[in-house]
Amino acid sequence: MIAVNNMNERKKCILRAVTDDYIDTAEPVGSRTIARRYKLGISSATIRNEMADLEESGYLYQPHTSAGRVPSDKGYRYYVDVLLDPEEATEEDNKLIQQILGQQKEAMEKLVRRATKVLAELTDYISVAVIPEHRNATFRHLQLVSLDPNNILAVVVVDPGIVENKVIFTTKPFLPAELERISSHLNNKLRGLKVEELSGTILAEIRDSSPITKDLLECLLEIIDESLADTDEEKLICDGVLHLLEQPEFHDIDRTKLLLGMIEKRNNLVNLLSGLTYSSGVKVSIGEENLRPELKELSLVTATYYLGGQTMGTIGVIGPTRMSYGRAIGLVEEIAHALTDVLKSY
Amino acid sequence: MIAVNNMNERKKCILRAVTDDYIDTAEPVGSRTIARRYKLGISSATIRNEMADLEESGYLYQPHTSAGRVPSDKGYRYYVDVLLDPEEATEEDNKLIQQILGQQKEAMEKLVRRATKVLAELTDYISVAVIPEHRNATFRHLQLVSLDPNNILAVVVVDPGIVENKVIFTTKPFLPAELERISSHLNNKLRGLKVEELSGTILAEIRDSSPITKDLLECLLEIIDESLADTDEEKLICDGVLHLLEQPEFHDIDRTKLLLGMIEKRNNLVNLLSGLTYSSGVKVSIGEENLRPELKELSLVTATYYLGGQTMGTIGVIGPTRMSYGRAIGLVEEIAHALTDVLKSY
DNA sequence: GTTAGCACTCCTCTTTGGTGAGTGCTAAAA
DNA sequence: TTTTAGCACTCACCAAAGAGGAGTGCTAAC
Repeated sequence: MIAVNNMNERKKCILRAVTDDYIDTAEPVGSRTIARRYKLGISSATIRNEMADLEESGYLYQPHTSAGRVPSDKGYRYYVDVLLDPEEATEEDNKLIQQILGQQKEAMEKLVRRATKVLAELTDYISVAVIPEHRNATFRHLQLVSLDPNNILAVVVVDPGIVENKVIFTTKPFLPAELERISSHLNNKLRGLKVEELSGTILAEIRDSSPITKDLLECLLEIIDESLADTDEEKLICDGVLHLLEQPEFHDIDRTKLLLGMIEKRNNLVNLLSGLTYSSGVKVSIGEENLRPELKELSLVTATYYLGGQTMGTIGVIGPTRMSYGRAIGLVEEIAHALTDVLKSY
Repeated sequence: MIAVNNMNERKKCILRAVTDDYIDTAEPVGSRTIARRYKLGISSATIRNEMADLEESGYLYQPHTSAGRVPSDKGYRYYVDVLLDPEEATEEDNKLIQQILGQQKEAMEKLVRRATKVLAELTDYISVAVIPEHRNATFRHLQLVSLDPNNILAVVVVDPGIVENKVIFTTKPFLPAELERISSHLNNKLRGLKVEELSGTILAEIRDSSPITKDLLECLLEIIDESLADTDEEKLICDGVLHLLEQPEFHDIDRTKLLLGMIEKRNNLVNLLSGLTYSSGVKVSIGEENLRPELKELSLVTATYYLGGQTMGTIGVIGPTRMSYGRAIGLVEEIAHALTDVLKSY
């Protein structure tokens, strides 16, 4: 009780043992269990005393008086920051990841979708990802396809293989050839611009100088802008919900509902993950550290993936606070790397 | 016990009352409840006798000896086929549907996505939809966009606003102008063809007669073919899962898991719904009538939507067998109509 | 044919007591 | 001073038992 940091080696061992065991069994861990299962060379009584200290310092708590101990969020935090020896993804996992991601090239979104699926399968938790904000992207190509005289399909391609499309209805019919001309005109003007630069001035300039019908132009510009800004909905990818329901903490229906609600609503989660996009390395946030109430009893392990030095998006897993952090961190790190790798060739 | 069809008016009334009440309360319905709540002018004893008959004929059953009655699948079937007075979607619902679907034009998929969302919200059940098989579609346009010298983004547009895209990696660099030429060449050859006609012969012909590098051509054809066949995954749209969890029958976690499993796996559900695509009108399948075991205790109400007389896809709801069939049928019908309507202008 | 009455069934909810895992405290041993 | 054995105590968990109640089937009267 003298030291400021009252963590000695033995306490660390015990905290590690309790956490490991609880992660494994989901049952409160008693002193006898520790003494028996982890050969620390001390008796259960000693462990009991140490555990009482650990509880007083807030690393452990008892669900009720005569139960074993469970790590608190603070305990998990200490475990992750100090006690955990980082567990790299196994050779086998890596091979699977490489294989699935390297399979074939395709637009960004599907790639991330596949990554999310693998991650969910390997971790047995929910895996989520956000795909890049379009605002960071560069305008690449606009294609106008005539569906019939009054309907035009506009396909907009921006930098790393993102494709958006929308049907435009015009009262004034256009011939395919005209559309061709308009497309190429706009393409020349816009190609290579950052989407966020597609602001008033440039658009106005085009509007004034161009031989395009006002109506249609307005419409097109609106689409280019709006369809790129698009709703958040599109940007969240999620897989493996079923896994989490296998966990004993989700035998409680209300908790399940809360979680599914969050996933179905999407925007909250998107905002949260987008907010994490600019931190580097693997980020772990545990239980109460999460601001959103739906996540108060869950943990998030996330990492960022890049394209050409620029952050693209976030990918990670959501699991119970009783998460297998070592493995989760290793895998999230690996998948973010793999994703970044694949994207390099884009 | 003389009549072949032993359903008299009174029995019908009672079956309707039991079903209505059970749909409402999710509790087995007793004879006294019927007597009290539905003024049929007969005593509970009489109702009891009738209910015993109805049970013997298989329309009702008792969960246990001293409980009230619950409709069997056969009971629901009779209820839907005979007793239900079709309940049209209310003016208010219609307005909402029109408003949401009419909002703005865009590619098919997003439109159906919105329809599914509305349907889920109005019914409070799970809403699902499949979007059209690409195989029925007509090839419309191919666009090759150069991302960098070695990567080409191929965007394929088929008939009713479906867009597929894929990145092609080539060892041999192409200039944008070359791609332009290739695109237009292929477009001329392929435009207007049914996707299912894009088979060996035509492709072979193109291959022989064209001035395009073999490598790239192979790759392109493969993409046109494969990306249109694509995985089933893309085709299922689903919304409102949360609603169903509010239903008392889903307080049982295992059932919830079964359901979510089916939705997450997708293909089974897709196959099922695709199989329904060619029946006309609103189709109701109840409990055991469904072949998939995950749906044995659920009901499906589906309808088809059309484009130009051709069936496009299926949309509907999944709910407990204790579903509010009247409302569900009305709404599914309405949304399929609305969808067909909006698509008319495509 | 209908209804009142009644015995009977069986689910549901609550209570009770036993069991066991785990604790904290104390005093003895190291 | 630290560690350990011993012991009384706590409390969740479970099974058994009992009360209550909703609903039934059957019988006999209307």
